Amino acid sequence: MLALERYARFSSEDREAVEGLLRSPLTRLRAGETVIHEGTSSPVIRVLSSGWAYRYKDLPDGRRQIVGFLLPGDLFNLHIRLREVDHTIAALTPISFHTIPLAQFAALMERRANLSQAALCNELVTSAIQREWLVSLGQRSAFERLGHLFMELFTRLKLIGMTSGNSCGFPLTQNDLADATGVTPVHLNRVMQDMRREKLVELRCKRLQILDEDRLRNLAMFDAAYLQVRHESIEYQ
Amino acid sequence: MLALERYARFSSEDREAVEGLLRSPLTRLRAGETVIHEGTSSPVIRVLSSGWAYRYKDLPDGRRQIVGFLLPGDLFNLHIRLREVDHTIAALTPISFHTIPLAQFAALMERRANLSQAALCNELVTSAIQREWLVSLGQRSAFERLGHLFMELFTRLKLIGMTSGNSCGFPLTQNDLADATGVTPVHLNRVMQDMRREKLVELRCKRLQILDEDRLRNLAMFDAAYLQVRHESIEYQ
DNA sequence: CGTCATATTGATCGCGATCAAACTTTGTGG
DNA sequence: CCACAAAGTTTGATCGCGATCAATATGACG
Repeated sequence: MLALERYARFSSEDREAVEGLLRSPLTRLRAGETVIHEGTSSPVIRVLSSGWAYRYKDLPDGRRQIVGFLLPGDLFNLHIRLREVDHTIAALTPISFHTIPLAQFAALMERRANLSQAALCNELVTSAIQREWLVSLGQRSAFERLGHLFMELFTRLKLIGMTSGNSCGFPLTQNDLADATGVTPVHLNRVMQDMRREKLVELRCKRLQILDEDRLRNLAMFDAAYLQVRHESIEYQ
Repeated sequence: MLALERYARFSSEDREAVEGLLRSPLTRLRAGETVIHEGTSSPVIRVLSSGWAYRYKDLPDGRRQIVGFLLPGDLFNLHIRLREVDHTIAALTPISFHTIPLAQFAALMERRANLSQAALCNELVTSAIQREWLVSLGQRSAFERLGHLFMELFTRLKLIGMTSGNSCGFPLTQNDLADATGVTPVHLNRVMQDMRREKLVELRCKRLQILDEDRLRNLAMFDAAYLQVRHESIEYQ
């Protein structure tokens, strides 16, 4: 299922067109491999089919900032007409993704305005997620940042049916979490232990368990509205 | 001039269509007034015609994080189909903006795919700016963050012809700069003094002067590529 | 069973927060 | 044009979150 379908009511023709896109060839990468590198460009757009990926930017001195995570169904590389991408995208787990030639995508957008608007919405939600990260990095404590990130990812996973009960697969290492929240791995480890001690979350064997969702939501000041979740679709499903 | 024109080569029909949009009524607001508030929505898109505006998010405890600045020509509120906006937009100076009914805009996008892609590009650049802010807030020191912000704004102003030599009008207070860079006003003031002492920039009477652009660019690790500037257009103009 | 990534612990340091108070500029109404 | 208020800037003293440095577990995996 494509994330696009969340942002527009699709006609059967729309859906057919989208399914046409997903018949495009599937590329597989191993964990750690790079999909597209900062400073390059290629005339394609991509849809993550399985696995987790992440976007990051490198600094001259070797540090890096992770600027977002991609989950199955997410559309990315909508870099139509931009000279080059400003960040790198790499696989966190083994992944597979569809690659759709830009020309084909553009032609489709032209015929089906509905899809075009859905693509724009996809970008708008990505943008909204980044703004929430800005609030985290600018104003929240390390504890709150981490809690917020857990809530974001858990909520997004729930939306695509990749949770079971209060837990979900979770491939991020403490190092990854540190690079995403802008703290050092050492400090992240300590914050992680606080959360465990507080019985808020449990993270082991690549599996995340949210032990007290309500309290975590409050502590992290998390409100799912920016993810454009309908309340029904998140509460029960 | 609309920012859109930077992202696509417009045919004369395209340009005509855009100019049609700009004949829509102009709204004026005084400094400090709010354009649209977080949590609300309205079926229009807007184009800033004059003045500076900014996007911010409030926290429950009264703090705020500024997540971006809007300059003349910038398109915003592309919240087609999104339930509600996730942040507030307010005027920093007296501003005027065009308000285009969503239906009219959508119809135009449908007829002129070129414009539709340019609108998407506009969103992509906004998004790229936010990612650069994420790097600042996550990895850079207060000094580097401020330097980077100065470079971003100066470069964007240069693009729209709002600089003269090495200086530009600059309405942000130290308080605004603090809320954008995620430091306290007190600390921002001290960083500001360092920059002055280092003869990098001078900021007084709402006017910013970049005294040593090369050194500032290096210290702040600024590379204008993410703004999609053509090198010619920024070097000489 | 050795190697390499990941997680953990302890000790110390420093950037930027916080608190509190003056000072300076800008704006407004009498 | 001055008096006063309000906004913005500056200074000083102290505190603490998270960085840094350094070592030690604990796995995962060929």
